[in-house]
Amino acid sequence: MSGFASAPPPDASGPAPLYRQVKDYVRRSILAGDWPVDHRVPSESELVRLSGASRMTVHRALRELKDEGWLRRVQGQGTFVADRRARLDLLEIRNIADTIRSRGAYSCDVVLHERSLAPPDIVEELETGRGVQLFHSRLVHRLDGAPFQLEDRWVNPAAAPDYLGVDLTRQTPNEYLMRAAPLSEVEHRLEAVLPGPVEQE
Amino acid sequence: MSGFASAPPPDASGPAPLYRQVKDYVRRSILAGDWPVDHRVPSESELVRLSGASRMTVHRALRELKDEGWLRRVQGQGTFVADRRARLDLLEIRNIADTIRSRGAYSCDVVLHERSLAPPDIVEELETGRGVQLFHSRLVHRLDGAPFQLEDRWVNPAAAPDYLGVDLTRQTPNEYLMRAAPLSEVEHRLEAVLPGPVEQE
DNA sequence: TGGATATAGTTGTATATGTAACTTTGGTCC
DNA sequence: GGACCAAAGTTACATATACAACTATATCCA
Repeated sequence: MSGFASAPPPDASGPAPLYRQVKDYVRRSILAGDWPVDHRVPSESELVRLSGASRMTVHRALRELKDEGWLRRVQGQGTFVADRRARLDLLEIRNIADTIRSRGAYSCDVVLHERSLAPPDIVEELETGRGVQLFHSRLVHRLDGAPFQLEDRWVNPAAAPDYLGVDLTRQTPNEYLMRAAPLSEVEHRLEAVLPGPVEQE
Repeated sequence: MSGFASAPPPDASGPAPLYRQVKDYVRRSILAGDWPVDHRVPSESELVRLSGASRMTVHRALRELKDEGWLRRVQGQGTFVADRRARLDLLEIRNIADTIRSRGAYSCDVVLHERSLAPPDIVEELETGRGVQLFHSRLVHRLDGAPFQLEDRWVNPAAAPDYLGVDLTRQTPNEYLMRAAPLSEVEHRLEAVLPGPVEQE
């Protein structure tokens, strides 16, 4: 048994590829609640035994699930179920300005708006070449005067060359970027939702 | 020369992995405008000659670029530069209802709201097992009475079990899904932006 | 006890090789 | 000309095999 290929294929077009079967097995286990967040999933060699596939095939399946946000992998340690709710922020921020504007006194301080060298982790995320200068903007969103959210954004110049010329107090980075860049190549990080150490600056 | 590893590594931590160098080379060529949309990019064997990497490594690079929306690959035919603007719709739709509501007479007809079997291409995209029944909703967005946009949406029941119980005239699918599902496992297709054959129904 | 070292287990990258499936092209035969 | 067939070129999937890098644990030694 082992749960592999458990989804009945009432469809034609042959069986799914092996790496896909492994992916489905892991995803099912997560969606079904069998493996909660931070649960350690079977290692590659264990999945090799369970599925009968080769390690390369299992590795591909796990790597793709990691890229898609299902798993978190640490070299030398193992593979764990990721917390997908964290990723929601990436989309949620899109509406924040719109939503807030309609129901309160929204304001926005531009703390930074410059060209600078990004820290390694950002470079890694953006997958741009290292040593490339990026545009960096930092905004503090305020609701009725109180700091509400801090937004740190790194933008690839290749995607939006005139980002530095934008007046961010009149136009949210999102609003501009969605117009200028055909998506991707922009990536941002949420740093804080509640004030605290932010107010010190 | 050949453009590989052209980005100077003023960073420490050693050189980037080979598959990454190939990815960067292709992406640079696209971003620089050297390869326009629908341009045919070098085949795997050509890139093997150019880069010196093995075919498996080149294949991985191209496959990931395809997954990320940079390339379009057709078996037996070749690899082409994809039109990334099309993907913008996936995010744009999120704001449509919000935007329209504030500046016109927005209304919305629920044409379909049922459980049914999805066509193969949808299943492929959602990566759910075949033969699984999905929730299907079809909405016609109207502005001042005139049909404005048609939205076809397929939802994985595992991600949002009570999708069928939602009153879509009061709550946009997006609004509900963003609350119910931690992203992904929902995917939609835009079918038409202007009326035409849509009005016939 | 404390520290250094060895070992096992894990993920990451890279290659060589083979098979399958699909598309296009060219040629052959009728 | 048209139909069929063969071949070349392409992407897709899968395996076996290394080696590298990192982590945690166990062991040995002073």
